[in-house]
Amino acid sequence: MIKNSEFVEKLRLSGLRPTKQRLKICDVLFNREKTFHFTINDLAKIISERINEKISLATIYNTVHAFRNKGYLKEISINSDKSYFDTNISNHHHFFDEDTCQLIDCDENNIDPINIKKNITGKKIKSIEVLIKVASDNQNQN
Amino acid sequence: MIKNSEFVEKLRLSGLRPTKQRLKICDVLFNREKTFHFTINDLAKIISERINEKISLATIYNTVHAFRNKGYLKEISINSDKSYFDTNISNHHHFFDEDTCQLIDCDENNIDPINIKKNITGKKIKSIEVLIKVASDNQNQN
DNA sequence: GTGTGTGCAAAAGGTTTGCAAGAAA
DNA sequence: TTTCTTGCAAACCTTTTGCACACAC
Repeated sequence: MIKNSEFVEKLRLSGLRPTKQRLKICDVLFNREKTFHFTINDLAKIISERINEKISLATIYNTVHAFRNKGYLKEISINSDKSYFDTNISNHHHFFDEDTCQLIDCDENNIDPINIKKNITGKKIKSIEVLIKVASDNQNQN
Repeated sequence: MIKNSEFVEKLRLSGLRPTKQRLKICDVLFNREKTFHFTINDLAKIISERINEKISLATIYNTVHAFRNKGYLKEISINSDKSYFDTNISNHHHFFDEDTCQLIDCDENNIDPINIKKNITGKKIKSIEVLIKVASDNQNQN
C-alpha cells in the first residue's frame, strides 16, 4: 500500500503538480500487487466505478501521457485501434491474448535476450519489444 | 513484373473475385522489387496518383483486409494511430524509425530466432513479432 | 498573482457500416 | 439471377484541441 504522500513527492520530483486527479490516478494505477495493463478506456471505467467525483477524459489522457513521458508507464506496441499501457516499466516482453485482447507480461527467464547484430546507420536503438500473439487452438480466421 | 492473369488466378484460388479494383491494388502492392510497408492512407495516395479512376476508400480497406486474411499481407504491431501493413509475409521482424514513422525489414540473419520457453496454458502461439524502435541520437522527448 | 492543470465540448483522424447500385459468376 | 463487390455517406471510436475556469505554488 503506497501512501498518498509518496505519490505527492514522486510527482513533485518530476515537475508535476500533485493535483487531486493525478493522485487518484496514481492510486488506481500503482496501488496494486500485480502490474496492470490497460487502455485509457479501461482506466476511465475503473476510476468512475471507484470514486464519486468523475475525472474528465481529457485529464486522464493528459495524465497517462505525462506519466508515460516521465517513465512511470510504458506504452506497448500492438496494432489495435487503442493504445495499451503497462505499469511494469522494466525491460520485458508480452503475450497478447487475441481471444480476450489482454496483455500478459512475459517472464524475463522465459525468453533469451534479443541481440541485434546490425543497427540502422545513424540511428540509436530506443527499445526492443517482443509481442507473442496467442489464441485458443480452435480458432479459425477469415 | 507479375502479369495480370497471375493475379486473376491467385484471387480466384482464394475465393476472391478478380475485380478491376482488386487487380489494380494487386499491381500497386505486389509489382515491386522490394517489399512494401504502408498504411491505408499511403496506399490510397499511391493509387490515386497512378490511375485515372479512383478507388473508394471503403474498397481499399475491404481489399487490404481481405488480402491480410488470406495471408497475402501482414499487419505489423505498432502502437500508432494507424495500421501498418507489409507485403513481406515471411517470418521476419522490423525496425521502426520514429523520426520518419517508417518500417524497415530486419534481416533474418540480424537477429537470432526467438525461443519462448513457456507458453500460456491452453493457448497456441500465433506469431512472434519483434519491433526495434530507433531514432536519431539527438532526440529529446518529454 | 502567475503559471499549470482541469473539464467540457467540439473537432480531428482512422476505420467501419448500411445500403443501393453495379459487376462477376 | 444470384451472389459478391463497390462506392458513398454517415456513423463510430479513440484521441486531440481550444478555451474558460480552477487550483497549486
